[in-house]
Amino acid sequence: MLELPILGFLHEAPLHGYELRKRVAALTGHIKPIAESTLYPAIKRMEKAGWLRRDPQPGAVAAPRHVLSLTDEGRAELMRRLADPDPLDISNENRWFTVLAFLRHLADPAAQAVVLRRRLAFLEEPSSFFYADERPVSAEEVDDPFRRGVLVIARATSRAELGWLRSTLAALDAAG
Amino acid sequence: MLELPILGFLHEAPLHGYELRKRVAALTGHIKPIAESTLYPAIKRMEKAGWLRRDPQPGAVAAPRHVLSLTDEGRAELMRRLADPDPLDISNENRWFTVLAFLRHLADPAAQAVVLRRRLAFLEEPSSFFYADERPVSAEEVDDPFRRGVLVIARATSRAELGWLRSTLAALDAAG
DNA sequence: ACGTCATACATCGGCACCGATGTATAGTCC
DNA sequence: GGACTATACATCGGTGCCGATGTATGACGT
Repeated sequence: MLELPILGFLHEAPLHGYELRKRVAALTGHIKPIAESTLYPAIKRMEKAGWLRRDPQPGAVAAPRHVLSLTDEGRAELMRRLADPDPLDISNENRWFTVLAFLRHLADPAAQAVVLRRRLAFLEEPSSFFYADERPVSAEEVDDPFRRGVLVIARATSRAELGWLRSTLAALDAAG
Repeated sequence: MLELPILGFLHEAPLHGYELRKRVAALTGHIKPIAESTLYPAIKRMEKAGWLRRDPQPGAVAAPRHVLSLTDEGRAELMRRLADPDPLDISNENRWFTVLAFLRHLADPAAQAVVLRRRLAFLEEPSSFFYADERPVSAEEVDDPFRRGVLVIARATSRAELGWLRSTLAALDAAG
C-alpha cells in the first residue's frame, strides 16, 4: 500500500523522509492519513530489500536527515509493480489511483495500455453491491434511498472512468 | 472494516458463518475479497465483546453450524457505529458505502441526515491528489494523461454524490 | 464402495499498520 | 535566556487481516 508511492516519488527525485511523507499525504492523505510510525518501518524494510539507499545528510535543520534515493533494483521493482499490478491495485479505487499517479514512468505506451485494459476488464464485468435471489439489484429496484445512492454513485463513477479509459487507450494505441 | 457489515447483516437476520461470508462477499467482495481466516476470528472477537451469540445447530448439513445472532449490546453497537462513524468511514469510499448499506437501520431521519452531512462536508472541503508549489493542480493543468484521469474520474464521482446527497438530505429534512 | 467436491468451521505464523511515546535540534517570540 | 513550536527520525506493543493448512461431514457420480 505504502511501498508503491514511496518507489514512485523517489523515482522522481531523492527525498528525505519528512518530505516524502508530505508528498504521500498530498496524494492520498485526504482519504487515509499515513502515520510516521508506518513510514519509517517501511523505509527500513525497503532499504533491507535493496530498493533504496539512505545517505545521512547531517545538514542544517533539526535532527540529522537521511536522503533517500532509489537503487537500480528499486527502479526495477517500481517498473515491475507498474507493469503488473497486484489484483487489489486494479479493483480498489484508491490503490488504482496510486498506480495511475505513477503509470507515466512506465515508458512504453503498449505496456501502459495493458494495465489500463486490466482495469477496463474489471469495470466491464458485471458486479453489484446488492443481490436478491442471487440476482444483482439495479438502482431502480432499490427501495432504500441509501442503498440506491451507492448504486447511483458507483454507476456515475464507472461511466466517467470507462469514457476516460477508452479515449486514453485509443490515444495510446495510436502512439504505439 | 469487517465488523460493521457483520453487525449490519446479523441485525437483518440471524445467519451462520458461511452465509454471512457470502453476504459480505456480495457487498464488497468485488473490491476486496474477504478470507475465511479473517471472518472467524472476527466472529470470536465480537462474541467475546458481547455483541453476538453463537448457538450450535447440529443440523443436516456438513460440519455443525453455529447460528449467529445479535445481542442487545450488538444492536446498540451497530447503532452507535452508524450514528457516529469513524472518520475513515466518511473519507474512504468503500467504507462509506458500507455505512450507506446499513444506514436505513438508524431509524431516525434526523440522525441519518447528520451522517450524510458529515460526508457532504468532507466532499465540499477542497482537496486534490496533486500539488505544485503547495497549490492544488486542476485536471486542465495536468500534462500526464493518467494523472488527468484520476482528477476527471474523482470530479465525476464527486458531482454525482453531491447531487444525490443534496436531494436525499432535502427528503430527510422534509420527513423529519 | 470409493473418490471427489462443496460446505462449514478452525488454528497458526506472519505482516502491515497504528497510537503512544521518546529524542534531538533549529527557529521564534517575549 | 527560557518557553515553545516545528522539524526529523525512531521504537514498542497491539490489532486486524491474510495465506496455508487442517478437520469433518453430506452429496453426488460411477
